[in-house]
Amino acid sequence: MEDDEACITSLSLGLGIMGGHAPKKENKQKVPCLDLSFELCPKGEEEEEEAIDVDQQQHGDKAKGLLCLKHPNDETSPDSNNSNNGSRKKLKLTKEQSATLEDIFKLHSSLNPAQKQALAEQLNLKHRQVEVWFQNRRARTKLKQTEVDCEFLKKCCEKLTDENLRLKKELQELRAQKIGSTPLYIQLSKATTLTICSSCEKLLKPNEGNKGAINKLQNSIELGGI
DNA sequence: GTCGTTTTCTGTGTTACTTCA
DNA sequence: CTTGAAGTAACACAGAAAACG
Repeated sequence: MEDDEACITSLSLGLGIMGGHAPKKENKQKVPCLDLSFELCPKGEEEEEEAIDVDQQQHGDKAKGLLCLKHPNDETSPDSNNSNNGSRKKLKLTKEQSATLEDIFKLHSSLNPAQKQALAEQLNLKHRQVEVWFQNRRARTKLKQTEVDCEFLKKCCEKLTDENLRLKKELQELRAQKIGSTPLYIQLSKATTLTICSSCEKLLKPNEGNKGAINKLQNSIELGGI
């Protein structure tokens, strides 16, 4: 299947026509429908040479032995990278390749096979490499979002704990006061931040709806409650 | 239309490699 | 020079969904 798609050449790229992640049905289409709506870097020999040069510059002497000297887009088996002694060879993407992938990811976090193939050709990468890159990128995004969510919930939790502590203290203070000297409802009317829990009664904003609550309390006191 | 099988794609977890402090 | 942490490419596997007979 990949081979079929690899034959699709001279495709113009355009993003956005299909409006996001194409339905899976279209993945199976043999029609070369590409919706990458922006020009990727111009394709040609110059680019190939440049990519290799940048790669070599980036890696320096250290990476000499690790660089895949074969063209990355060379159609070999997916396992060709770790064919030597079972060790996995890792190709560092060039800045240009990474930037292009990032740009596209910002627009669409998933690509259909034709898009992947076209992008792979543009970047001189294998279809599989583009696929893996998007997989990993999605995973990283999700991980970061989880961290952000976790941090947010942590702060919420701290806030609620503080609020709970404050309310407990307030309750303790109120209980400590002599109920006999002043009617409780008057004391309560002075408790500016008193709110009524939604499970007990309607939620009342501080200073705003205490009347109702106070009336209710007063009634219950008069009826022999508290 | 339903069912079982196959194919394809994606998410998740892990490993191996690179870079940098 | 060595080492550990962080980042990430590559991989394996499981599950979901679509395709097919």
